[in-house]
Amino acid sequence: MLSKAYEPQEVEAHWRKHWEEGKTFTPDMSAPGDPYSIVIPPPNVTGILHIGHALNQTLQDVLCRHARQKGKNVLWLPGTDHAGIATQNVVERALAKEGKRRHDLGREAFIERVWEWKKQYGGQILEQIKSLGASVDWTREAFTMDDNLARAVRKVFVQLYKDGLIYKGKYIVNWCPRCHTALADDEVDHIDSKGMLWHIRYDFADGSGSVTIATTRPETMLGDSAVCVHPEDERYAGLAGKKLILPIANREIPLIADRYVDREFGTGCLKVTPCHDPNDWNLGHAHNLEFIQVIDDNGNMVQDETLCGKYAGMSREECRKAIVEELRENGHLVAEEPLSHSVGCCYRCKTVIEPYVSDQWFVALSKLAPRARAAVPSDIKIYPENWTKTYYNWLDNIRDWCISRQIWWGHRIPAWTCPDCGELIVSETDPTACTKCGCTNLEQDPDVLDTWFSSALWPFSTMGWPEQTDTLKKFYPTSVLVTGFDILFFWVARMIIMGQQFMGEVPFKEVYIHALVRDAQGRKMSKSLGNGIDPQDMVQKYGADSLRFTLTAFAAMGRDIRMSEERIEGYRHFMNKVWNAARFALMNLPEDAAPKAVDLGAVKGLHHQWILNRLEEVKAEEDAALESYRFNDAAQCVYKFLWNEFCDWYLELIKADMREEGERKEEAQYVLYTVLKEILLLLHPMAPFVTAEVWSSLPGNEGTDIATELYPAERPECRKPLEADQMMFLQEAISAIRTIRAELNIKPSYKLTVVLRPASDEQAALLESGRGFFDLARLESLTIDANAHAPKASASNVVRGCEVIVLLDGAVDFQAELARLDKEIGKVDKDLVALNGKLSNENFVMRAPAELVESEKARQADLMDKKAKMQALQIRFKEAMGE
RNA sequence: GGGCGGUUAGCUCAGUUGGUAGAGUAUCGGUCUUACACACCGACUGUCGGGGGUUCGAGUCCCUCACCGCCCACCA
Repeated sequence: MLSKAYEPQEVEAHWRKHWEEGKTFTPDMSAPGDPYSIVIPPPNVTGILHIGHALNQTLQDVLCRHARQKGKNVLWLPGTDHAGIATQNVVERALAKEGKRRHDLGREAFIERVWEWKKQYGGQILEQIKSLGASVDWTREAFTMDDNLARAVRKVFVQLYKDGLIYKGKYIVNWCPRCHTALADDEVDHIDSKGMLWHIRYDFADGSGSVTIATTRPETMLGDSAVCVHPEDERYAGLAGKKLILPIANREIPLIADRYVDREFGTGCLKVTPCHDPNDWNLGHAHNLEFIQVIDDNGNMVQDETLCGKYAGMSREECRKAIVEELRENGHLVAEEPLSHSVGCCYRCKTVIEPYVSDQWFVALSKLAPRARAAVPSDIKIYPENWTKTYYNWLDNIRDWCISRQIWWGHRIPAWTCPDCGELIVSETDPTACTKCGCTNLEQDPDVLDTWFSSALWPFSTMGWPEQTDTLKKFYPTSVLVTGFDILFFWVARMIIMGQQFMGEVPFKEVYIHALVRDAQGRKMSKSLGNGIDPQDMVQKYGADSLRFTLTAFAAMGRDIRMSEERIEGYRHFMNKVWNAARFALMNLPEDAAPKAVDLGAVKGLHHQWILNRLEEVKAEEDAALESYRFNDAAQCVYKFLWNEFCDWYLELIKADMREEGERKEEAQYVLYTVLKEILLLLHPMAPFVTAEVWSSLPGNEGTDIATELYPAERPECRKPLEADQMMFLQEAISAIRTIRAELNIKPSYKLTVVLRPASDEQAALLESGRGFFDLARLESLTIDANAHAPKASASNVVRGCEVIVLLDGAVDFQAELARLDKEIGKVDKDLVALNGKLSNENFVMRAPAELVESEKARQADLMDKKAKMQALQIRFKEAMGE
């Protein structure tokens, strides 16, 4: 017997072990089903599971488990990402505690140290994924630094280089002076901040006056090589070509004109520092200016007094203050005004980015983008569709991708230079000698690749590429990619590009972009805010199924999810409901074997016909919802069916059957058994643990695993909408009695005497056949008779034309009943007014579909009938009061 | 500067071809009815952000305004 309340801990541990050790989710390569595959978006090895991962993985698991139920051959491939900068930072921090820096260890020892760290802590996030019940194939677990993935990286790099799609060059890049590396454009966060705009006067060399420039970065003026104005700016007409004296540095620089300058901003006069601003870099090339570097890779002014004078060696922040001070003193500072602008920051450490000129490697995304753009939507469908536009927008404005990073942890760039002749060798295998001069002292490029470079290969590198493995043949391209929109650019677009380039085929057929999880106030969850809901805590407290079901139920498309603990708690109630419904079933089913089968298309009980009909509808509904990624609809429809129909009505209705013996009981047992089993199957993708446990405890299921069962097949013979509607009428009548009882404050334990006056002979027959169901309203006696006299002291309502009359004895509050009737008639009136208006509108009657007009007329007739009957009842009630 | 999303019951949100506004939660009243108090029975709650338009009919389609949020972008 199951315990009274559902206790997830032991159940989850048991099934996790069962699934892992039994390799339940390792696909059988020779199985006949159509392949269905997903590669997991690899979390960082440094990461701990946050609620966003939990959502991401839950949705994938729902899809995978559902696909298995539909007979597909499913591979869900797990793994982690080496996360270059992030991981290096973590290990460097650990080293710092020992008072060491990475340079103290040297490159090899440091990398060794990172691997040790990975061995010790890198599995943590995988353990957390396991706790959610993710049905991944653990035998195929991958890591972006695995040998075969490294091989894939090299092959791709070399091939792109040969095709001219990777190139090396000196460029101005986003440099993080703290991480000491270049960053890609999209690794820069633009953070709004309040700064200053300083207006500085530059005098003409010939003493003929001056211009005033405006800048937010006065410290860079030491590297100025021009001042630029718009050629059509009348304020500066005819001045281009004159020389200016750069204050402080006292150098001569030219005044140039370029249409790039915005006349509206500041003074319309721009200082040009080609080495320290990406726009100025372009201007510098266009106008053949001097390139003067005054800031070094640490973000300090260069140690060169001829360039920086007394500012040499100062930090850029100190230098800014000091220069402003000097300008103020010598009268060149014309004005200073506060300015809100956005400042580029390192996405990892938030240090302000320094534009920095250096040798870097680039992928020519501008050449690769058009093909990737064309793949959507013909080869790849994006859900929700709105993201398609964002995807296009990014690809249409793409710039080349800086892929070199000046750190140690990552895939080292397979390029060597010859110290003798300067030859650059790019090769899949380590070269032993220079291909040009034979020199054997080749030096490998010290840089490593951007983490996203290896991630971009993930869908095929994890399947064994460049080998033509069976896995690759069977499971590439994958069926769907499930991810958050935050990495649409970092990752999704680049995977598409690499897939097309190296597999000749897109890496996935569909992309499902899910919401971001936010806290109850709508803020992004983050460590610094301390508002994160830790999925591990939630699993501990409420069980994995509760968390999973909550995430699924709230995963409506295109919306952020606001998560709060109360919601998870709410869905724990649901898991308990499932559990207890099962306990009830077990009490009422044979212990040792499945109940005797009956022909479900021929069951007699109206309640059985109703629930079986509803089951068919729900089966179709959930399937359709999941096929179109409407996770919330799938979860909701099962939730409502189980709780509001199966538990609230059906289980109550069959209690009477279970007290009997023989055919009636057997029929109820078999329908109960069938419906419960199929509900468990419907629920299983979202709540794998509780359903697995209940499933295996059902008679006849010993030793079976719900995870390998098929989706319940359709049962067309059980589609009985007419009978279902009849049953619903009975439920409405019962509810009407319950409402009267509640509103007149009659105790539930008090047994009522009820008279039903049916509107037709058919209704009378139906009520008579369903007489037993009225136990649910707790009755003393039930009279079904169209001609029965309504006792004067009675409360009443009308359901589908049938008068429902509850006898009252003297203890009842007559005023309360009168008020209740008034209210009820009021409601009918309100509906009737709207309806009459509609039907008296000729346009409506003429133009609306005939069906609709008919049904509205029927409703009108029904309401009028109800109103008339209720008024009659009210009049008689008033008479009774008078007596 | 471009692009996207949101504004529906006190709160958090559903609402798939336009056709009687829903759920959970909260609140109120009642119940130990032998699966479940993590429960049961019932009640209450809405000019669907404002304005305009299309339509017989709009939460749903179009326009416009307001406020909130996100993404992208080299305005110093």
